[in-house]
Amino acid sequence: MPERGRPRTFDRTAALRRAMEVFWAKGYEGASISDLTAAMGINSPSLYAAFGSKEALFLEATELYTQVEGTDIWSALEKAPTARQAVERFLRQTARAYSQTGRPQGCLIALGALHQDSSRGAICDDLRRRRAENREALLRRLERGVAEGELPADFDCGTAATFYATVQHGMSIQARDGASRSALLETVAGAMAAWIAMASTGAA
Amino acid sequence: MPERGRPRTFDRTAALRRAMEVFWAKGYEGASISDLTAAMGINSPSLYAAFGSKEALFLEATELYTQVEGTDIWSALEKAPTARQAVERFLRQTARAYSQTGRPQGCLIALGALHQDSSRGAICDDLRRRRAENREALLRRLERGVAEGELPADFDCGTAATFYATVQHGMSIQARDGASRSALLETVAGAMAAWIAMASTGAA
DNA sequence: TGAATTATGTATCGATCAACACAGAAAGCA
DNA sequence: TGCTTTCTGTGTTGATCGATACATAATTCA
Repeated sequence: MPERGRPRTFDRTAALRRAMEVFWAKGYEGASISDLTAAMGINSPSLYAAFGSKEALFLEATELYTQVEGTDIWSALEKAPTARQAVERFLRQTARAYSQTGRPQGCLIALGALHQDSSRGAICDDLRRRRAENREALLRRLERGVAEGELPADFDCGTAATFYATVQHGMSIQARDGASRSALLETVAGAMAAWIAMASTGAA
Repeated sequence: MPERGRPRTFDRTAALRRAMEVFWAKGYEGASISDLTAAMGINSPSLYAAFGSKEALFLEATELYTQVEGTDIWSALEKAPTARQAVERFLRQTARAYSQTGRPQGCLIALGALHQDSSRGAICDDLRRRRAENREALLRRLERGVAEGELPADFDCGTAATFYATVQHGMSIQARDGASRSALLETVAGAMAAWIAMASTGAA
């Protein structure tokens, strides 16, 4: 199926990946069109022709981020044989991902646009929705643990899901502060220490 | 000691407090001079005459924030009779402070400037330093718990301090997402569940 | 080959950014 | 009463923001 008109001279997906990295490092409003076009290797008219607007580009970038960077973390959650291992691997993968060198530290979804503004309501809403989905995924895995008898029937899955999702968010700020992998794993150790008490008595 | 020249027609401290609230809600780069002067009820030359620059104003605002908003949280840490109660009250005060209505949600120190940039290195450094001080205060209180015999000698104060500081940071993002007080207290419950395991076996 | 279509590069749009020039106003000091 | 000092309001600065106009280049379709 050949395309009409002059073909694009850059790789759209590669350019999107570069844009994702800029947004990841600088946040939505901290990333200017100049920053983006410089990293993408194109001029601004090409950016607008290919992606529509800065906002639309950001939404595509977060989707790419979710697929590319989130896979390891969330597959760990699904594939682990027990809920406890699922949560632990989820957090350990997070620690690993947030402390990789040569890339921005912390999570684009968590840090990309925290300050709501009339001009970026859609951006904040999108990220909020994705953060809520993270908690939902945790919640589903915990409820599975209850259904399978691994966890007591009175285990408070909602509290635990909120807690572990919040810990992960905190790890993004910790990573932005330059925390080493071992420092992030300290947080993981603390969070997993909570598991014992939560699983044995029901939450808190 | 009377001042020379025309006296200021606005209350400098009150104006600073307004500026603090704007920075708190919008972050450093999200708060424009127009936003600030509108909230402070002054024109920009008065702002620059009284505070020097946007950056200097922000640094004063964070200092005011630390003194005004941080007092309850950190006095809870110092005054509680046991380390455990200290940490729990610290987190519960955090949940309370982060979910008060009629004010920005979450913490100015945690959320004010997460994306480093050449133009705001001093801002990021200042906030990072204050976040590090939070962890240090937690660490000192925990070490006191060990010294007083409340906690076992092999209790890993560093790990626990990192963990609880990170939980608090996560609560800022949770609060920004509109979490209710009870949702924040779920996170507190999870974090305190970790205490039992950490204090009984040494950290994780 | 020529018309239609799409992408690219240059150059720029109006808006807004942080910051300030300037003149007049309001105080203390002589 | 001047004189000095400091603050206030109007207006504006150059830079940068996100987003486009426009002409040209490169492709498909007829």
